[in-house]
Amino acid sequence: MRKKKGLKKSKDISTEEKIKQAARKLFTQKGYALVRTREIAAEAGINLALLNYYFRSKEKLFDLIMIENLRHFLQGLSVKVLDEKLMIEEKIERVVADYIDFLIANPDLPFFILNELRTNASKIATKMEAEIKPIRSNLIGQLQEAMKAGRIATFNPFHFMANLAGLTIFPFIGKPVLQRVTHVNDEEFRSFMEERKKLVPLWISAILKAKQ
Amino acid sequence: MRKKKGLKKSKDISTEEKIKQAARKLFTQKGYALVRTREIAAEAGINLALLNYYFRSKEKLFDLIMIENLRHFLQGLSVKVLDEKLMIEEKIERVVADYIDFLIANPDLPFFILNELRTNASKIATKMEAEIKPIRSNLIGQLQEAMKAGRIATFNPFHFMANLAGLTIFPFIGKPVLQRVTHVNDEEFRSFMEERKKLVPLWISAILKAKQ
DNA sequence: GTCTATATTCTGATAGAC
DNA sequence: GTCTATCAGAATATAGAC
Repeated sequence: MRKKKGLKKSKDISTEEKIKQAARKLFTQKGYALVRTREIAAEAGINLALLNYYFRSKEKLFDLIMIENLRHFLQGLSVKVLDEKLMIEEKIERVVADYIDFLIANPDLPFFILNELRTNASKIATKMEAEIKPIRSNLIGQLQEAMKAGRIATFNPFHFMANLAGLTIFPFIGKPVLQRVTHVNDEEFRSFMEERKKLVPLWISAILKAKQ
Repeated sequence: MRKKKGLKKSKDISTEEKIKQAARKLFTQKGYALVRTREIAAEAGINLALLNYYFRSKEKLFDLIMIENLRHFLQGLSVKVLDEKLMIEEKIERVVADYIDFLIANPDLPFFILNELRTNASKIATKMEAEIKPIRSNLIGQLQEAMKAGRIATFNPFHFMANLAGLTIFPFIGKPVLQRVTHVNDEEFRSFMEERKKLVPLWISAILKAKQ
């Protein structure tokens, strides 16, 4: 009978947390517009009324998940980029490898972010910009040093970011199409992503050194 | 008074076509879930009832647009890849340049395809596979020849397709994020995409030649 | 073919008992 | 805190007049 007020045990999570986990799963997979509140309730194993009791509205619940997902998506980057004193080449190696690990564990996040950013737009864009600013400054700054030192040829920040994201993140966004086109199953896909942890930094390096 | 039954003039398009154009615009921009049938009717300048009169349901209308968009998305590829007798290096140059032109004119298409493919999944996936198969075979075949001839080092079909799409298509999918991160306005973005028509083939070539 | 008005279903949110 | 029952509004689809 003390179940209600007992200390939180690892397996006996609170109703609030159950709802949040269900919401995170569904929102991340399908996006805000396609998820029904009744779906979340069912997934959480509770009643629809409880969702509103705890989170007031679908939108407020979503905002919560959105913020968490965004933070999750960005924090993987910031730790490696900002905290370590590494040469840019090594930094790229670590960031790419860590980020592919993160994406293997959270394959739906990039599409989720892009999708909701497209529709919600202004709402959260500013929050993201604040968190990403130091990351960009750090990377670009180090690249400019490398350019002055003559280790890379030319260097355009926009193309660099587009290439890094395109080679690292795109495979996860385009996964459904890529797999069909290339006849690659889930296991092989994962294996290729593991390969890319070493390949992408090589390719980025080759691109930076290529005459433009 | 003969307006109704007159021959179709270029500027006097039929009601059916007006609805289709409005639907294509809205579905492609916002995706199936976020578009309201009333919106389509308003955009087409007609009444809601006419939409159902001509297309029976929102879903049937969407399926029509989806098929057309998919065909549009793929045909740009097939013409260049299949019809011309060019070396693979030149072929890549032309495909990338033409495709970036196409994407500048239809920037929302890739995201639309990926988004609806994720949710609809099985429905249209098979249609896509049939159309894309010869394109892939042709490209991969020529690349294998180049490999045997020693012009490129190693070659993995999956990585190749992922890289080509990642460098060419991803900037359009990630545009909202990329622009914020790199402080690039619409005009500059377009200008960078123009640059990429020449840069991406160079980079793809550098990647193919890089030791792996 | 085109419209207005309405039916029907879906969905987010709340009231109120326990 | 949790549930059942229900409301209010939105969204798709249809009936029926013109």
